[in-house]
Amino acid sequence: MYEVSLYNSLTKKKERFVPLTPGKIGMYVCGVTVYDRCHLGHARAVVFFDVVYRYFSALGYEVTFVRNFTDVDDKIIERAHQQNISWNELAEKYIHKFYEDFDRLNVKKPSFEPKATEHIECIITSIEKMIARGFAYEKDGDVFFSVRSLDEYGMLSGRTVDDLLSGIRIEINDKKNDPLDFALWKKSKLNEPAWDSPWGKGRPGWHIECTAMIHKILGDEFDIHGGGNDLIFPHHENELAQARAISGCHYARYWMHNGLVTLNKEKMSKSTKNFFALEDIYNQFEPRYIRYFLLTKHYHAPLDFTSELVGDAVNAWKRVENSCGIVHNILSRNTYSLIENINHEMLKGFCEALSDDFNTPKALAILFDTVSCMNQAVREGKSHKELSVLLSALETMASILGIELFLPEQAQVSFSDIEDIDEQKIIEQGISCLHINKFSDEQIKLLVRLRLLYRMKKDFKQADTIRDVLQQAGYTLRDTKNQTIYFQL
RNA sequence: GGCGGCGUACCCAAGUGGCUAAGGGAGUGGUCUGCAAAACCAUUAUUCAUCGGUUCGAUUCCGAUCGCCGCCUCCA
Repeated sequence: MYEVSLYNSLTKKKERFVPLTPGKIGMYVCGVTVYDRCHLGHARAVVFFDVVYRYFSALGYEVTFVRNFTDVDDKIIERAHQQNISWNELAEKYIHKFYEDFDRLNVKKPSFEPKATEHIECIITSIEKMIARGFAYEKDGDVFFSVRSLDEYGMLSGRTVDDLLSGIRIEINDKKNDPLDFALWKKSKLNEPAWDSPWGKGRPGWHIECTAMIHKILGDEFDIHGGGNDLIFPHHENELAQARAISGCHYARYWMHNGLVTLNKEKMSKSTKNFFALEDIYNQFEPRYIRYFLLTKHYHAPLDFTSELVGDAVNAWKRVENSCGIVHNILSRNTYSLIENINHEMLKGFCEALSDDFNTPKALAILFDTVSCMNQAVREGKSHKELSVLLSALETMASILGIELFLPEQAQVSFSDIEDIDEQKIIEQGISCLHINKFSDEQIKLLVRLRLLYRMKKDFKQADTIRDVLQQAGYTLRDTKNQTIYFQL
């Protein structure tokens, strides 16, 4: 098994990854607050941790992967009010949208997808423990966490309480003992979602849901906690503080934070309206190209989005698809099947790259080397066995990264296929369907044959006309010496 | 102001205390082809923001400077 190293945001160092229980991994990634459509920034986090999940699974780990939905908070309430629907209707709507968007990005379903509202009981128990241990206090139906009560507060984000205080922009809330204290439980106002609690009707604060759900599903100490680096403070800092306050546990052993997606070098963010919704991007680019694009830069660094850059990504991934398509076409005659557990040098290099703190750009470079290698093998007319091995290695890499390979059904017609047929009949039939708007498979085949006939007779003008017609209809034609391969894109 | 990150070719992007500084896109020239497409070959950084220091040797380590970005309010 490969030894994996990870950059740990807690220690600010790259460390060898050793799971708490050999062979098993507990991983929690902060999901989204469901009050709007998801944008490319969300996609980066979701896709990246999907790769982490896939890779660890491919290495043979039994991964318990948890990704939550925050389905109750101020913004949901506010938005629902504007749209004149109930807050839970709004949340459901965007949860549904989330699945729609991320299914298209080929994101696997985690082991658990808890919702805040389904864990009110353990949230309340957690808050009670914090109060009992002197880390939290109740004021008029609200409960706050007292940051000064925890010595190590700030250890994740690398700040002290005094640092934070000097740059404070939090609005003054006179219920709080200290301006930095944060809400664990919010007293609900009229017409707001509310649950019974020892402190009256209310709802959970933002940070506590994660702490409580992690405690319930993964236990006090677990392996990996992930999310966007904008969550380091205050969200993850506060989660960690709560966990320590509840049980004094270590909580997450490794914290992984992905860099943000930028638009014109500025953070993509819903609140600043500086974003592209996924479903809008999908109108311009196929989702698999977006997924490829998201993995072209190391997860730790910011990733700038422009149409030009995604356009480059499209061309790059098409190169892979082209090559795989050609090899599939060669091998399908011998019914190609993926070689499982393949042990290829290239795949080894690929895994080493991913094992080194998920260096996806390096892994992709190796994937492209494999493509070159495979193209070379095709050119040199290498054996089907050799091609199968390369193709299997390539498909394994693509599947670990979760980037789909779109391989159109290819068909071919050779000179020998049309040698003994009735020329006149083909010409008549072919010309008669030349002006149809939508072709049937039979008609396409007929036209390809007709064109080949013209090619054979060196009537290239006619041949080119037919190619133009077919191209218009969405078919790509590739000629070789004595045949034509065609497929629909 | 505090904390953190980044600056590598035309663009994107890995990487390393010394061997030809990966890979992709774009461009150019060539091979193949009737053409096209795809593919292949060659080519595009004597140099890694700038200036110092450590070192036999630094793009890589240290320091300073400049520039860009993130967090310190909700955020993936």
